[in-house]
Amino acid sequence: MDAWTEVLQDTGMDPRLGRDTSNCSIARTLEVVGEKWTILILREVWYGSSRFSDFERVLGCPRNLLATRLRMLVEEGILATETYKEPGARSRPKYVITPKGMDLVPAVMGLLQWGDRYRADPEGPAVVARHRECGAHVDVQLRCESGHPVQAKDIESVPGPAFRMRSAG
Amino acid sequence: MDAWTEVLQDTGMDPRLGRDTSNCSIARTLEVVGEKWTILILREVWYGSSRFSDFERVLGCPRNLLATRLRMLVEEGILATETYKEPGARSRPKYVITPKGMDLVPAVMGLLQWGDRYRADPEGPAVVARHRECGAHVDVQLRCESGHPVQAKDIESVPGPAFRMRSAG
DNA sequence: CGTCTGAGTATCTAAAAGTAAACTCAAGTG
DNA sequence: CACTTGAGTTTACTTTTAGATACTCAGACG
Repeated sequence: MDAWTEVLQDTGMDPRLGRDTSNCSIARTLEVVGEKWTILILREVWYGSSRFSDFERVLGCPRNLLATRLRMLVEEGILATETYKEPGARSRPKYVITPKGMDLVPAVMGLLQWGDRYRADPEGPAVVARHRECGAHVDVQLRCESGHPVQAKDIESVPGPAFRMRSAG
Repeated sequence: MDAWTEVLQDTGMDPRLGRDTSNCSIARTLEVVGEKWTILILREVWYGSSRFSDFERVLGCPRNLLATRLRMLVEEGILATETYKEPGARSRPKYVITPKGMDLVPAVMGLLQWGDRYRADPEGPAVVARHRECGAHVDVQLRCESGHPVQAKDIESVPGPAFRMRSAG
């Protein structure tokens, strides 16, 4: 009997299929970064872009969507606005990443890593991430609390504290 | 002078903004898993669902989209079909994850982890990942090749072997 | 005071997603 | 041999996103 079957063994219902899926951190994260362009905007921020025109130019994304996405990322606290001033021009806003935005790096590095492995350009990656201190390549890894590297196949998902079943209907 | 500025110092053009973005592993991964429902389907596979009706029921996703997404995931080699047979019923297809699909776990765990941190249900997560062997909680971490834990802010992105500028136009 | 520029809005069209229900198909059952 | 079931497909309609262009707005400059 697995961890799921233990949960509600009294009902005949499989808890995986009858569970309430409204409390899901994956779905909630996707509400914030799951729209088209959002993750690519963050990519450009990490690569060094900060101005509206930078994003527009390098992404080729429609201006109205860009404005909407940037506004949302600021509202969510993933980006913040500062001002910059080119000599002879007036002050204009620019976008910088916040610590909350930095915490999305592992997720996006995960996407990057998968693409590097399975859909790479024959010449290799166009951009690589490296550790500022030692210059070594950086990647994402699964680790358990005790610090051991873990392979995806050795992970099991189990009901957490907020697990609940869907109400009948 | 940073690693970007070194690349094409002869032109006055900022290589971040003039670069060719068509070779991007993040964008390519999003082509496969960036559509609505796709990542949520994978979530359900990890939680133990495998049948068409399982996904339909637990996700509440339209059948036509579900069929389209499943077909694409199989074409991409992220899921594979096997057959199952309930007693007294004929054989039917089910969907199982492949090693290539397993390699998406770090990316999705990254999303999960961010959601757990910033958009958590007050009661906590509904589902948690744990190491099958030791039972400890599993998370994703950034590490450099030398094995040291790395913080997102200590990473820099630098041009890789396939870096190139957009052709003028 | 007219012009230029970066940072947006506004508006309109096109594509994709959501919703709902009917239809197909093949094997197993009464 | 009609009936059921899981796994889809097809069709029809609505709503939501995406994309392309045109327009606005606030200084700085001449």
